[in-house]
Amino acid sequence: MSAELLKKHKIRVTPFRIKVLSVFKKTHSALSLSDLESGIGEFDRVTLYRTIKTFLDKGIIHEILMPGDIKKMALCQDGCNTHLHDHKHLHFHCDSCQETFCIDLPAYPEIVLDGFDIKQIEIQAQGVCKNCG
Amino acid sequence: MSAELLKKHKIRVTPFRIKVLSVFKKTHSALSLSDLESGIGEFDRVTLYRTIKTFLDKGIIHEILMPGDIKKMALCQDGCNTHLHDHKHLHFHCDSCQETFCIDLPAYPEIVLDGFDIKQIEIQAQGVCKNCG
DNA sequence: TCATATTTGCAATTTTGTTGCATTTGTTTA
DNA sequence: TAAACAAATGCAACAAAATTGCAAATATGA
Ligand SMILES: [Mn+2]
Ligand SMILES: [Mn+2]
Ligand SMILES: [Zn+2]
Ligand SMILES: [Zn+2]
Repeated sequence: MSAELLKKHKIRVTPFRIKVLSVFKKTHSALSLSDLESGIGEFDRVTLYRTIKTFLDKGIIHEILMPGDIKKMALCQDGCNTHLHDHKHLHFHCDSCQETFCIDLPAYPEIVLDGFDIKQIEIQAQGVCKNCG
Repeated sequence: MSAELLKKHKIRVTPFRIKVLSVFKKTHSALSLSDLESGIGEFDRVTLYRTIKTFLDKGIIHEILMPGDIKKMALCQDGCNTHLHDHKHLHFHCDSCQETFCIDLPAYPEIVLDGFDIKQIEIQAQGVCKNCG
């Protein structure tokens, strides 16, 4: 339940935040800013920007940036918070339907680079998704 | 030489384009828009936007999008063009110096996802770079 | 129910990106 | 090497996106 999620992250439960979360929960794919805007209905843009910022800070949502200037957002799984914001999953963007999905991998690739201390790896894939293929 | 690069991609050799390329060639890391702006000196913003668009279209530069809304650009290696814009290298962002590097990997990871037709994979890594570590 | 910090909504402003158009410039051809 | 012409530039106007300050509203704990 959305109110619980907000409480868990120690921020206040407000109608606007609940509304934004409901838009996220309604879909299986990641949302662009304009997806969100049209999902919300009437809204004040400043409040939306601030809500997104808060959700990102608190580890409630994460950003997905893909080649082609595609920028989306998706709910984090349990466990993310202000300090820990790590996702061991892949982001797939479908060139056909333009949807972006978070996909868990059976095995997350390990990469070692001499001299570099790799703290986190993100994988972005493009192609044709299950639904479109 | 920069003029050759432009000719290879069938676009005209102009002072502005040469200047922009020289900024890219001066550094080993990827550049943000404002890096470019300060590197160029005086410039017209419209021309810069159009130059960037042309360079992206032609496969002269590529965009790098990293978690945290980080957006940079870097020169492509030989072989990219309007139709083929694929890079088998990793993008590493250093949390300490904030620089972003294109790094060739000895072996590029293969990923298979049931039902998905993966055409391209991008890997972004974060941590501490060789210089800072 | 009250006190208070948080959140919201609005106006004003700034920053970023786009469009149209006249002028200039690079390249090709004769 | 001059002329022809398409491509590129620079400027002004515009449009869209994002930020800031502040007063009013509201969620929460006491
Ligand atoms: Mn994700
Ligand atoms: Mn690169
Ligand atoms: Zn699809
Ligand atoms: Zn570094």
